[in-house]
Amino acid sequence: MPKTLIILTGPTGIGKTKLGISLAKYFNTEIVSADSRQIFKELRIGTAVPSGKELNEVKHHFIHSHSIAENYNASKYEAEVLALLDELFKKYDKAIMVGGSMLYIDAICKGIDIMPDADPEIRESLKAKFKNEGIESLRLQLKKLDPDYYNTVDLKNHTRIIHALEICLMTGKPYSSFRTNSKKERPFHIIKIGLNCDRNMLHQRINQRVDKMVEAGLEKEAKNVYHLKHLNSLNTVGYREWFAFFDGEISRKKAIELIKRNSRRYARKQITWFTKDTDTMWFEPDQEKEIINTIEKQISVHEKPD
RNA sequence: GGUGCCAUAGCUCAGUUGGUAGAGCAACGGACUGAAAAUCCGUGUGUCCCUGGUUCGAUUCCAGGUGGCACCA
Repeated sequence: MPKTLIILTGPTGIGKTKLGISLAKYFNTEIVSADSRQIFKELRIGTAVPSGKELNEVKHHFIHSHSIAENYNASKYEAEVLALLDELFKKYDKAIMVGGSMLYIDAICKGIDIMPDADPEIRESLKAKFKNEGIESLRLQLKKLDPDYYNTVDLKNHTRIIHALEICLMTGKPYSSFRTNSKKERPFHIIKIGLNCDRNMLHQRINQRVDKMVEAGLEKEAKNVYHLKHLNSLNTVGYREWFAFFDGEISRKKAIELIKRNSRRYARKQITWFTKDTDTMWFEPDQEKEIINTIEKQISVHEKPD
C-alpha cells in the first residue's frame, strides 16, 4: 500500500487543530504537529496547543516534546519527523501533519540542504559585530568569504548574512557551496490541504483567541519563562510582548494589543507563503466533508497501478 | 426649539491664503534553506458628509440640508 502524508495547514487561528483531530479520527491514524512553538513543553497557553482532552482523543507527536532551552531548528525537525514517519507508516497507510510553521513543512516536503549546526560562540561574536559595527561590516566580510551569496542575499537582512558568515567561518567554505536547492525525494505521497477564510473573520477569531489566552493566564505563563527571555524560542508572539511589559517598556493593555496585531501579521505572512505553493488545495474550515472527499480521491489516484 | 462648534483614509487627526490632499496607528502586498510565531523589503488604500451658489476651477468661500457634540431653553 502506498503511504500518504496528509498536511493540514493555514494561518494561525483558522481552526487547524480541531479539523486535524477529525481527520485523524476519520482516517484512524496519528497527528504529527508542524508547529515550531507548540513543540516546546514550557509554552502552552500562548501557542494554543491542543487541550488535554484533544490530546487524549488522538495521539499527537511533536507537541511539548522539546524544551525551549534546546537550540531547535527546521533541519532537526526534518530528521526527527522523517524517522517518526518511518515508524508510523509501519502501522498506518496515512499520517496527518497539522501546523502552520512554513519552513518546517517545507523541510518535510522538500528537505533542507545539509550543513553544520551553527556554533553558538561564532554566532554571538557575529551578533556583537553587527551591534557594534553595523551591517556594512558584515556585508564586507560576506563579500570576501562568499561573493556568490553576497550577490543574491538580501543585504539588509542581518540574520541571513550572519547565518551565511557563521557557516563560512566554521567550514572554511562558502555558504553558497552548501546550497544545492535540490528537492529531496520522499518515500510517501503528500497531499496538502490549506484552510483559509474571509480576512475580517480571521482577524476576529485571532483577536478573540488572544482575549481567551489572557483570561486563561497567559501573563503568568510568560512570567514563568521571563528569566529565559533571551532564548530564541521565546522570541515568539504572545511572549515577547509580555517581556516588554515586564521591562516597563509598554503598558499591559498595549502588550495585549500588540499580541493581537502581531498574530494578525503572522497570519498574513503565513497566507503569503502558503498560497505560493500551487500544490495546496484550499478550503474553508467548515468544509470537512469536502476535504475528506478530496483526500480520498487523491489517495485513490495514488493507489492505481501505473 | 435656539445658539455655537465639528464633519477629510479603517481609526485619531493635520492641511489646502480656491488649482482634487498627508501624518500616526491600523491595514495591504512581497521575499524567504539550520533563529522561520524569526528576519527583511515594499505600498496611501480617499465621492475631503449631501445639494445648490459664486468662480475658468470648490474639499477649501457662501446658503440650505443631514448627522454628531456642547451650551441655552
